[in-house]
Amino acid sequence: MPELPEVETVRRGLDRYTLDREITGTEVLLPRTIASPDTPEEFDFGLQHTKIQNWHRRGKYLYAQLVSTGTPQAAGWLGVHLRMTGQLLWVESHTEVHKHTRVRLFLGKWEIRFIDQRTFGQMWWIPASKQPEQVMTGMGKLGPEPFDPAFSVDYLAAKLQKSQRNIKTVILDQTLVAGLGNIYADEALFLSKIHPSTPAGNLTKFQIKLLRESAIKVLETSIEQGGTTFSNYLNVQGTNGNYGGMAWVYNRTNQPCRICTTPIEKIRLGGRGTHYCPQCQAS
DNA sequence: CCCTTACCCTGATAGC
DNA sequence: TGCTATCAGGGTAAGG
Repeated sequence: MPELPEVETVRRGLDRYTLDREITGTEVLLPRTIASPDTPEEFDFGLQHTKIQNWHRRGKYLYAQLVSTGTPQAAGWLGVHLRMTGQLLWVESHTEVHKHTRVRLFLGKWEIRFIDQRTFGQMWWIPASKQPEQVMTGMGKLGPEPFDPAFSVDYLAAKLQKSQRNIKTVILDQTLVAGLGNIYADEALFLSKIHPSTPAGNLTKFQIKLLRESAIKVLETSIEQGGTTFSNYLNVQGTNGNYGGMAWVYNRTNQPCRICTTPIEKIRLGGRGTHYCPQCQAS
């Protein structure tokens, strides 16, 4: 499940390989992957004879600024969300086409290939007359980036104070802070020694400060590792990251806690599997 | 407004 | 061996 570190790793790869090359054509193998415009034909028409200037990430969304080839004219935006199982690979076009391939963007003899087993992933083409968040509406509702000064202790405390929901569910809410998913939510709570069932409003200022710092730290660590090893996450070169082997609790049910050797427990919160150490995260 | 639940989907795995 | 049930969860929409 690509979260902020995985999406950031993909963004860096795309920035390295895909810029300033003409998009010569597209092939949409699964039309419902294209969230906008309405048809693959319009998507193709929008992208043809453009080139990517740069890639941006906001939360778990990726979007690229496009310009027309030949002229410096703005040509809109390309947006991508990987959701659960999406992969963006930079491959030569003769590479065998995997059966879960949903969209191909041809850039000369290379291509950006969107592969997505469970088909929740989406792509958008947005005309230059609009801002990306007008069309990728979820992006407009995101809370601050975790690394942004706006994600301050005071901001977080004010938000948490108002809620009696369990803290695990709350920090997964992308309108609170953008980019945490199930893996790093569990990891951040472990590093903070906070039980995932704790009502958000019950946390002390000290715990909130620690939670904020832990979230930032675990995301930074994972970015350094090139993202996780879990799920079918791959970077643009088709390899996965190293974070999974370092995980404190995620996907470690019944395995010994790396701090106290107590078996890691798994419960269900907000419909999501939640891993924690009952000893280290007692309160 | 706040919160919970269902849904989209495919493949891996568990249990009989 | 093969069948069925369950689980994985990001984001969004519907419902209480």
